[in-house]
Amino acid sequence: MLKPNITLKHIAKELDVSISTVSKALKNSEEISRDTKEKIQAFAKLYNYKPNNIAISLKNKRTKNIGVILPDIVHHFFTTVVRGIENYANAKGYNVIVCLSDESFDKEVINMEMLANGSIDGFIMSLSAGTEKKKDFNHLKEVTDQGIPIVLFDRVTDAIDCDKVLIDDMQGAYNATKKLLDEGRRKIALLTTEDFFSVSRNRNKGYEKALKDFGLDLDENFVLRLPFMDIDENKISNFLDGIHPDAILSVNEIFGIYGMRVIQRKGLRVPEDVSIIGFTDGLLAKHANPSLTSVAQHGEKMGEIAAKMLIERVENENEEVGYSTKIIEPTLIERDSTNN
Amino acid sequence: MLKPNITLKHIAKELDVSISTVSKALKNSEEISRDTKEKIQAFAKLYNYKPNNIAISLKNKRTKNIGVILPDIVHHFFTTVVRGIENYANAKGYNVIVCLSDESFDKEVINMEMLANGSIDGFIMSLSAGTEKKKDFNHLKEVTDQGIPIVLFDRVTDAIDCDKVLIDDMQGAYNATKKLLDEGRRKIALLTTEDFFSVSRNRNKGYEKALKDFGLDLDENFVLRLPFMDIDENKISNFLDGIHPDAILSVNEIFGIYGMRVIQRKGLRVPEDVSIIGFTDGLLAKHANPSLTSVAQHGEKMGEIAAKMLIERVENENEEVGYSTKIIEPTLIERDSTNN
DNA sequence: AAAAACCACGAAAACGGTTTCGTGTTGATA
DNA sequence: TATCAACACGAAACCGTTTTCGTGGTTTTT
Repeated sequence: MLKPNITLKHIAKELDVSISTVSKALKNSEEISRDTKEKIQAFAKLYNYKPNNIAISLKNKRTKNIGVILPDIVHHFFTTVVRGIENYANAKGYNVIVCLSDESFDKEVINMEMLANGSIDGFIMSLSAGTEKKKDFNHLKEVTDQGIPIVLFDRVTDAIDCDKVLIDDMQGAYNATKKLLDEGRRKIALLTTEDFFSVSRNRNKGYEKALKDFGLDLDENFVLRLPFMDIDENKISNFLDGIHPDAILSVNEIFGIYGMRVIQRKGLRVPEDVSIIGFTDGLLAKHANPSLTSVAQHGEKMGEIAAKMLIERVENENEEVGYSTKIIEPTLIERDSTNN
Repeated sequence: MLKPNITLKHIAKELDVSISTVSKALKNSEEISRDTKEKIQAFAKLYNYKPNNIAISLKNKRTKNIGVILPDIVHHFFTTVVRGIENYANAKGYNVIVCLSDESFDKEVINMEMLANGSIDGFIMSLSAGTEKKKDFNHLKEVTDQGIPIVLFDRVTDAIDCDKVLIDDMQGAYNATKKLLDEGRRKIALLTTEDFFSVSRNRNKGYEKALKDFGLDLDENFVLRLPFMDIDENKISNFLDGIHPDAILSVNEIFGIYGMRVIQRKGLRVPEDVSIIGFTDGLLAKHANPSLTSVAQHGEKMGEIAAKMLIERVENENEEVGYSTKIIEPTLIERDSTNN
């Protein structure tokens, strides 16, 4: 029952013509006569001929595969990005090879090396925490030097000259902070990550700028920097006890959820006593109790744009167009953790 | 600055030896003299030679790629499975090509066809809702007929003869129901999906069996079948109003969260008035308020096992070993939505 | 009737490797 | 000195396509 894939050679031999003729006939070339074409096409259909992708890739040095390197796939934001990439890429006939760096510099390097030897036409990636911490981008440099295009999204770096797509993190944080200020909140705590994340830095800036524009100064006591893994609720609790905020801005979803929970444990009400806004409009925010007002990052759109940028560059590698950075405007999704 | 990838041919020409010699030298063949090998290896390292994966794939008809077809990537369970697959596959030098069927039969077929022409060595997949509904598995049959191995996980079918890995859904539901019965609950509602999902059918069976073993009969009024998308809270509310349950078992995570929310809106307490258990130990369950007791499906482990089964089959395609089905035991993660 | 044009197709190179087999050179053996 | 391994390497086929260029045969032109 096992039918090994049929090739041009088989068809050629069976129909007593040359391989070239078969190849041309199947592409409906004008060079081949009506009769021959019909005969070959019928035979191919009958035996369910499908050209071998690998051979084609080798021939035209295009794989129609995109490599996607993500820090983590369990984070909702990244899965939405993958979905966006998939959508666009599949529609264009591209496959998506997903590799996880697990926030590790070394894994990121290994994954890229695995793929950079012909397996893919280009990369879409978001930097791992390890890479952002180490500030070593030689692996990206090597890849671009080989002529393989990269599109960076969300966690990007200025050190690499390539297409980028990101949200205006500063603006998002600014809008969120402003919303809290407009509610009348003045003691706004900021839950953020360690400083090496570019996105967090920008969100911190937006927070600060909103305060400044409102005539308030940044008080470092109102800022808590947490490691991005293994969150310690006690740390948050102690921090909040020290400042008694009337609002919390979190640079991600999970810190926001934790913040809300801690607040509620203290017997305070959300949003009556404390308003809370998080980043990343994921499932947790949507299904929290109360649901969490969030800055949506439009991951799916981001993925689509990244895929579009990459594919266009891949398919027009002859024309030398400059690299561009697309900035997506974040949206504040107002829910029940802030006042109407 | 653009350095096009160096090939065997380049090295051969530069060092004035034949391509074969270079190839052998780089594989440390005994056939080549010490001197020549050292010279060639040094040159290769200097110019950072990396063999072209596509050429190698064409030659040995092995791509070292695995195709993974998922109904959805935004569901936590599937992302954990992907992670498990990635882990194992990468360690074995394989890449993972992820395609999303979006629960659609047609997309599943298209994705498989895209990959089945040489791009991958085998598939790991979970059936889309559309496929389960339609009960049409010809695309799987065609692929296996071509000699491409498939490993099915979670949403499987008896119609295809291949390796499978799944959790004991019936047992999981049985244990969960028993836990509720042991708590003294007698009016246990079941939130389930439409009937075409194999996993739901099995979970329903486990629920029923636990009741039977406890001397209770299945009351269809206590069973609510919801579409897997676009959940209508009112429907749940009306359903619960009609039966006033003292416990709820949900065959997934999201129905459980919704059930809990509706219960709380009615002013009832969880778990004092109503105990709730869901399936899939995801973020929502962990971070719900109260946290949701859940049947863990061990997605990551499932992914690893699936990858292991597939890779072993791919790498030993000569030996004819029979297909096997691995069944993973589910674990009940007790949290705050049930009594102590 | 000879030259030109055209048609329909095949040969072969190319993509970048791997691998089998053959061969010229060297040193040891009889 | 003739014979024979052993050694070190090269030629060529092969994986399955695409594509350029050539060619034999028929038809059209002058």
